[in-house]
Order: sequence, then C-alpha cells, then structure tokens
Amino acid sequence: MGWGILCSMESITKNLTDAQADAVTHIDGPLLIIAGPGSGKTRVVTHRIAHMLHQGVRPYQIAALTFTNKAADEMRMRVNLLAPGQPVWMGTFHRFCAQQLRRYASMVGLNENYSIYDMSDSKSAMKRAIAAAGIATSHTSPEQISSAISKAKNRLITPEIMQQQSGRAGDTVAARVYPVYQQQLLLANAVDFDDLLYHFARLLRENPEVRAELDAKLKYIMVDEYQDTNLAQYAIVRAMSVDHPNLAVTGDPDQSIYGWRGADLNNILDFEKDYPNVKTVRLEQNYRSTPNILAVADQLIRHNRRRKAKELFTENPDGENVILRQYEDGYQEADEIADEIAAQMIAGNAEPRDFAIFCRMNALTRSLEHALRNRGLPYQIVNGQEFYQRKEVKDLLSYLHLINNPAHDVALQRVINTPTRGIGATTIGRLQSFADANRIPMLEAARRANEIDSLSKRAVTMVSRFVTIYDRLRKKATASLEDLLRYLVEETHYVAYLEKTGIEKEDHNPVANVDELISAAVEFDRMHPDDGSLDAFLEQVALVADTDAFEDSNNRVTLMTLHAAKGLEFPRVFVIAVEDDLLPHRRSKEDDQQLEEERRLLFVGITRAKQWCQLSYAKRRSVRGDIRPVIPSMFLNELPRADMTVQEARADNDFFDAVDQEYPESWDIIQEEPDGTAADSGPGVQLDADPFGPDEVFEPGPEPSNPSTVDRLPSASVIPDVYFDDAETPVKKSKAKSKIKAGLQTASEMLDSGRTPLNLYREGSTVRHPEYGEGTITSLVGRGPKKTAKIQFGEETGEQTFRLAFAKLELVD
DNA sequence: GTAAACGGTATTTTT
DNA sequence: TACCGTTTAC
Repeated sequence: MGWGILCSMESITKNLTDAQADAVTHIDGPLLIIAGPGSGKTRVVTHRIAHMLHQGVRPYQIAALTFTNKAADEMRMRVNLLAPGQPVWMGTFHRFCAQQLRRYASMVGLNENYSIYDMSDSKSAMKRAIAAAGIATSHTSPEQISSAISKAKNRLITPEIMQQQSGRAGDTVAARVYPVYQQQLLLANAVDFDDLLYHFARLLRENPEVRAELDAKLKYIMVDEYQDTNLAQYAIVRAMSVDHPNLAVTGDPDQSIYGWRGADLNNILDFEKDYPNVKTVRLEQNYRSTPNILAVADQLIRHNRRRKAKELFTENPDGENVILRQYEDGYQEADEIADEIAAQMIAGNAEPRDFAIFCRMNALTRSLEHALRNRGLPYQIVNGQEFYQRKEVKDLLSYLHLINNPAHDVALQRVINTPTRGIGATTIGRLQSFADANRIPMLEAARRANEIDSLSKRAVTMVSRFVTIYDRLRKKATASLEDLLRYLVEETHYVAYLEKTGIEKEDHNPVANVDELISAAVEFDRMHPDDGSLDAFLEQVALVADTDAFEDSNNRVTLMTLHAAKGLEFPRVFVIAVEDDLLPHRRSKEDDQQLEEERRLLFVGITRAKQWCQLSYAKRRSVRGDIRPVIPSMFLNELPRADMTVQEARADNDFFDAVDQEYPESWDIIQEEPDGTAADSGPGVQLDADPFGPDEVFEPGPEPSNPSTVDRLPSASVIPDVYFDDAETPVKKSKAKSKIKAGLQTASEMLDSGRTPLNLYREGSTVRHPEYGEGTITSLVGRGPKKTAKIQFGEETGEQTFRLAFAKLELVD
C-alpha cells in the first residue's frame, strides 16, 4: 500500500459501535445507512472510505456525492486525516455532473466551455423565452412557469413529453415555453442548475457505452443525504451502479426537507426494494444532544406517517429543559433573544459561536440582526444576500462569463450598457430580434450591428464601441484571473461608474465588494497554479451556495434558515417564529406530505442543538409592513411537556427597562449582569411622563419588573389559550382587542392611536413638543415602540432624546 | 437615452 | 416592506 501513515485496520474500526462498524466494514454490494441526527454518520462515511482504501480499493474508484460543498469539504478533511492525500472524488452532485458534462458536452449539444446560469440568469432567460413563445404573463408568472419546468427536468421529462402530457393540466403554458427555453439555453451554450443533472442523466440513459464506462470506473459510489435525491439524481446513481452495484447511501427520511425541489422520499423508502441484497444499518444512538432535546424532537417526528420508524436514544447526561417561549412581538423576540445570548455569555459559559438562531424565512433574520448589532454581538448571516448575487459582483462576473462564452446572452445584456455607454433598451431589443431571427448569439448580432437596419447610426457606433472593448478584454482571457479582473475593472472604468451611480449605504459598500472579488480571484489563482482557468473559476463560483459561506472558524452567533442548518450542530439553538403560516408555511398546509416536510424542518432545527434549545413564537408579528396577530404553530402542541419549560411573554413593562441596558464595548470583556429596573431607562433616553392616556391600550402586567427573574410556568399538555388570548396579557379587553381579532385595526395602529404613525418620522423632520417647542430630528434608531429619536431644539433646550411611541410629539409639515 | 419617481404586487425553503 | 416594471421629466 502506497501510504505508510494510514492507520491500521483496528484503529479504523476501534471506537466504533457495532452498528457503525457494520457499516464501515461493508464494502461490496448495496448498503443503506439510516442515520438519525447526531449519530456519527460522517464518521461512519469517512471511516468507511478509509477502510475501503485500506482493503485495496483504488481511490479513483470511489466517488462520494453530497448536496453541499460544505458537507464535501468536511468529508474531505476528515478522510484526509485517516488516509492522507488519497484522490477520492468528493463533491456535490451538481459539481460531479458539471465535470462529467465538460467531458461529454458535445453529446448533449453543448460546447465544453458551456456556462452555468444561476437563478437570476435563468430568470432572465426564462422571461425572454416566455416572450419568444408569445405568451402573455397575465394569468401565470414567470416564477410559476420556471418552477413547472424545473420540476419537469428534475423528473427527467423532456419538452416533447411535457407537451404530450399537459393536455388538461395547468402546465400547458409551461409546456409551450419549455422547448423554447431549452433551445435558447443551448444556443447560449448554457445550462441551468437543473440541466446539470438532467443532461447528465439523459446522457447516461441514451449512451450505454458511456454509462458502462463510468459504471466500471466508479465502482464504489456513496451518496450522502440520500433522502434528498430527486428522480434525476436517482437515475444518475442507479445508472452508474448496474454492473458494480456497490452503492452506499446514507440518509434519514426524517430529515428530508427538499421535497419542494423535487426530492423524492421514495428513493430512500424504497431503496431496499430497488436493491434486494441490500445491507441495512441503522444508526440510532445520538451523540449530540441531551436526552431532553432528543425526546422533544423524537416526540415531534413521531407525528409523521411517511417515515422509517427509529428508536432514537442517547447516553448523554440530562440537560436543561427545552424552552418554549412566547413573546409579545417579533421585536421583543429579537431583543430578548439577543439579551439572552448576552446574559449567557456574561454568565461565562458560552461564547458567540455557541449560538445559532434558525428561522423559516430569510426575511425573519432582519430584526435579529438589528438586535444583535445594537448589543455589539458578533454575528453572521448564512444566507442573506449572497456575495455573488450583488450587483457589482454580478456585473464583473458577467464580463468574465461573456469572455469565457461569447454566446452567453444573459451576460451580454447585463454588461453591454454597464457602465452606461448609451445603449438603451430599444437598441438591446433590436439586437435581440436580429439575433433571434438569425439564430445567432447577441454578441454576434452586435458585431454585425451595421447590418441591422432598425438601428440608428448613433446606436451602431455605441454598439461597435462595446464590441471593441470586449475584444480587447478577450485578449486577456488566458492571463491570471487577478490580472484579467484588474484589467477589466480598469478598462471599463468600473469603479468610477460605481462611485458615480452607487448610493453608498451603511452596510453596502460596492467598491469593497469589487476588491473582495479580486481577492477571491487571487485566492483561486493561488490554489490552482496549473489548472486555474477562467472556466474553472466560473464553475466554482456558480456552484457555491450561500450555505457554504458558513464559517465555523468565526466566533460569531449564526443566523440561518432551517434549511441551511441541516448537517450542522450548535451548543445552543433558538428556533424563532414557530408560528402558523410560517412553520408550517402557509403554502404547505394543504398537502399532508408537505405538512410532514414542515414538521421535519422543525425536527432538523431542534436536533441541531447539543445542550440547550429554545423554540419561540410571538403574539403578533409584522408581515411586510403591517402587524398581524399570530397563531402558534400546531407543532408546538405535539411536543412533550415533561422535557420542556414554557414561558409566557413578559408584559410590556419591558418597554421601560431592559431596552436600554448597557453592553460591553467589546465582548472580550465580560461584565456583571446588568440589573435593570423599571426606573432605569438607561442613559441618554428621556421618557415623557405617563405615557398612558385614558385611551391607552397597555397596562403594566403582573410580572416582576426585574428582568433577570425568569418565570417558569408549570408545564401543560397543550398550549393554553392564554398564549394567544387576552386573559393574562397586557392587552386590555376592550373594543381595541376585538378589533385585532377582526383584523380591523392593527396593533401598531392601536399603539399609535391618536398619534403620528411612527414611520412618518424621518431624519430632518420638524416636530413640535408641548414643552420645548419646535425641533428637528437629527437621528432615528430602533424599531416599533423602541424607535428613538434625537431632536435638536433651540439653543436653550439643545438636543433631547425621545422614545417616539410615548413622546408627546407632533409632526409639523 | 437616462434617471428618478411612482405605483402595483408579491411574499419559502436552494443545488 | 421591498422589489419590479412603468411612467415621467430631463
């Protein structure tokens, strides 16, 4: 054996449980590993690879397919510890297909330098296809058509078949667009994400010799997260495991959360039928979580019908109860979670990286972000706006794409007038028509601009000028990426353009992003001294997901969606907004299978937690602008109260204390726990006396005002009505309340009744105060009831600070 | 042709 | 609220 360092057989299998060792030592023949959360699955997979190598399997005969780059990186790192330097192929499905397609490009009608359209690219392409197909978007949206076509591709349905099938279904429109869209992609020498799988699956199906070749070459295929495979992926894996059916899949039906993307749970549920001689191993012991957390998760998931029943257990010591927490609203949720994190850190047994906050939708991270930032807590958002999606980055990448693939029409349209060079929509439209008529790429049309009669002389000049710039850039295509990018930025005067047009916002600095992209290029050059091509760089960029951006080396609180959380673990976990219409999501409630998927989503969230976990919901939450009452998620009723602590919302006397706690300048320094009291509203904030007029809605609740006191309510078998009813809440039983229920008046209107709505105050607004007279708002911070303004009055009074919800202010216009 | 201003509308999750 | 497409004013 070529590597002396590799551990002995015993050390590979020692420290493994029987079940784990069973899986690790199974080499030939199909293998199904049902792996519960935290059951050491990655350990098994990596040890199995090491074991196979040890037994003489050649590294290039093994391919391990994952869904995320992060999972692949993790696997690579850990295999490398066990068997250093072995060239086992590990990577995502999409990357695998992309690489194979490079080799066999011509067999599916592509060129080897084909481009991968990202979502926004395919969106533009889709719009163009819809227009070309002559379809009015009055009754459908491009998104719906996209999604129908995407689903078709995931199920390996060709345009022809879709047209035949769509007799009665509402997919007829999509079926008409589909062939047009595919043709345009092919003409642009491009594929979308689905095509990577679709083309490759069809390639295998239609070319037996290619199939046999790959089957023989990759004798041992492993698939991670098998429960998330769709039909295309299933077909690919199957096709490569006919002559050498040494297919090992790992997964957990209870963690299947990608049904909406075409994942078919039957792939894993029926695996044993597909491969009769399969060896099945169940990993049910959990090494990650406390028994309490596991019990809650297990009880929840037992409500699903479509699953393979598992008996999850752990030998970990007992931990704290899972907390079920109610908040008044999303802002309080955000603030108090941030406070809780601060408190736990101050208590000294946690640091930022220990915490993760999960939510159903990206939009929900905003208030959390705000609250964390206010307290100076370091955090990272794992989704937000992906770096590669930002305008300035996309602009430059589009240039690179066009340089690499002159047929990339989407890139051309993005770039031809960026920076602006006098080529407007009309001109672009005419180029497009000419291109369509002659079945040529738009760049080709641009080269032949003088043949296009409809173009004005001026337009022809402008277009030619662009082509000249393009050709100049193209000459640099083989330079290092860094050189190419720098040259590009310089030649197009891109930075000047950004500075001229860019509106620099607080957390958005376009020029810095340009620099960051250049850094990424430098890094790529460094990592690929030999094989570094523009092609490879663009492929790499296209296939990294936002979830891969997660850095556990950063000592930061992590904010992400539940989907992004899969495969990760954190000591302390918050799942926020466990509310009806959100989790389960409104659009998933009608269908049982989708509802079960939502339940799995929460299951995934809870099982990420190692020692501490809180689920929360609010009584009301603002949804795109206005505030609406909330019904807690039905899933909360399914949780066992024995392992939980239920906490009702703290009454909103919180408006007057906890808000303005002082936090350390830097979290390196840990301070004593702040002892906020009702009277202590913190420095710099002035509250008007008695904010409650006769018509006020709020009254102080019965809770103690010391925020460090935690209320532990007795457990209950179901969520008591009190959580969303008025019985013990600070909302008075008044006409105002019934209006909430009837939806006639929003809570924010109630809060602001008889006052100027908070969102009308702007920096620079002139306001009148009964005592101080007129002043100008110099700054605004905070949200909702906590929105605070600094107001500059006359010389005598100077600057004063007010909580807008309570101050007796009037807007002067 | 460009840019700002307006108004309508959608709103999940992501390789 | 935020984005997008459209209109409007230069």
